[in-house]
Amino acid sequence: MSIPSAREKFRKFLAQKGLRVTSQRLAIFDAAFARKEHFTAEQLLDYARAIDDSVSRATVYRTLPIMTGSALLREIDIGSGEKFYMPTLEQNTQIAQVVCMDCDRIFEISAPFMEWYGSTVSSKLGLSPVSQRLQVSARCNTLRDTGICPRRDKN
Amino acid sequence: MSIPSAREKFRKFLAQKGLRVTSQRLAIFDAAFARKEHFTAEQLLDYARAIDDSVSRATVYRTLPIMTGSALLREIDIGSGEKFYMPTLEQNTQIAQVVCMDCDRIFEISAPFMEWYGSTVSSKLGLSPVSQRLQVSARCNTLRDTGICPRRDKN
DNA sequence: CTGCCTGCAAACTCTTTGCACGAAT
DNA sequence: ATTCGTGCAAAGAGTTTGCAGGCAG
Repeated sequence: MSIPSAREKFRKFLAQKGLRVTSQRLAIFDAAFARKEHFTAEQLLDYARAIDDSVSRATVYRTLPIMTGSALLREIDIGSGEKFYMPTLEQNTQIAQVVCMDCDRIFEISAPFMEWYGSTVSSKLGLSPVSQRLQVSARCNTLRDTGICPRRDKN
Repeated sequence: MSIPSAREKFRKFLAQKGLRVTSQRLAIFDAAFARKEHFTAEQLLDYARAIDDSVSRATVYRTLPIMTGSALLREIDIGSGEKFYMPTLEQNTQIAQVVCMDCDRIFEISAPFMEWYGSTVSSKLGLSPVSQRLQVSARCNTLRDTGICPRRDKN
C-alpha cells in the first residue's frame, strides 16, 4: 500500500515544518491520499470524518493550504465556485485539465509545452513565470450522439 | 469615439434578443466599454452608478451574463474569488492571460496554438472542445531587482 | 507546562433570488 | 395593458476567523 508510507512522509513533513502531528491532520491526509479522483473540501471533510469523526470543517480548510503549499496536494480551480484537489502522484508540474461539461469530470493531460510558453510570454513582459494552468472545457460526443454519457455516475 | 456606436450596437442587440432597452442596461454597457483594463462586477457597479445612480448591484449581476453570453464582454477567472471582465475588442478567441502576482495586473497575449491543443487532447477523450483557457502566474523582475514595480498603481 | 491546534459558530465575500413596484413596448 | 426589468434585502455557497478549551511536544 502506498498510504502507510505516504502517511509517514506526511508525519515527517509536519515535524520538519515545526507543525504538530495531530490525529485530525493525519485523518485528513489519509482521506486525501485514498482518493483517486478529484475532490472538494466538503468531500474531503466527509472522507476524513469516516476515518476520524472529530475532524471539523475548519480543520480541513486549515489543513488544505498546508498540503497544497508543499505540493502534497494540487489545487485545481475550474471556475465553478468550489475548488478541487488531488494528491500529487507524479512530479510533472505541466498538466492541463480537460473538464467535461456534461459529466463534470476532470481529466488530466500532460502538456509539456506549457513551461516553454510561460517563459516566452512572461519574459516579453519582464516577468518570471511561477505557474501555468491550461484548461479545456469540452462536451461529450457519446452523450451528444446517443443521449448517454459513458462516464456519468461511474464514480 | 467608439462608445456611441457601440451603444447603438448594444441597443440593437437587446432589441434583437427581445430584451428591453433600459437606462440601467445602457449605463452598465457604457461603463463597461469605457474601461481599458479588466474590472470586477463591483467596480462595474461603481462605474455604472457614476453614469446612472439608479443602477443596482442586482442589475449589474443580471446584465453581466447577457453581455458575456453574446461575447460583448469576456469573463476572466484567475481563481481569486472574484471574476474579471473586459470588453471584447477583437475577434480572437485564443487569448492567454499572464497574471502578475505582484501588481495583480492581467496581461492578455494571443495564444493561437490553444485551439489546436484543445482539439487534440479532447478528441483523445471522445470530447469536443468548447473553450480553452491558459493562464500564467508570474512575478515582476523589476520589483524583485529594484523593489519597485513599474506598473504598480498606474491605473 | 506552554502554546499550537481544535471545534464551534459567527463572519465574510461574492453572487443569486423572491418580491412588489415601475417602466418599456 | 402586459410583461419584463428593477431595487431592495435576504438568502446562498464556499471559505475564513475569533474564541475558549484541549492535546502535542
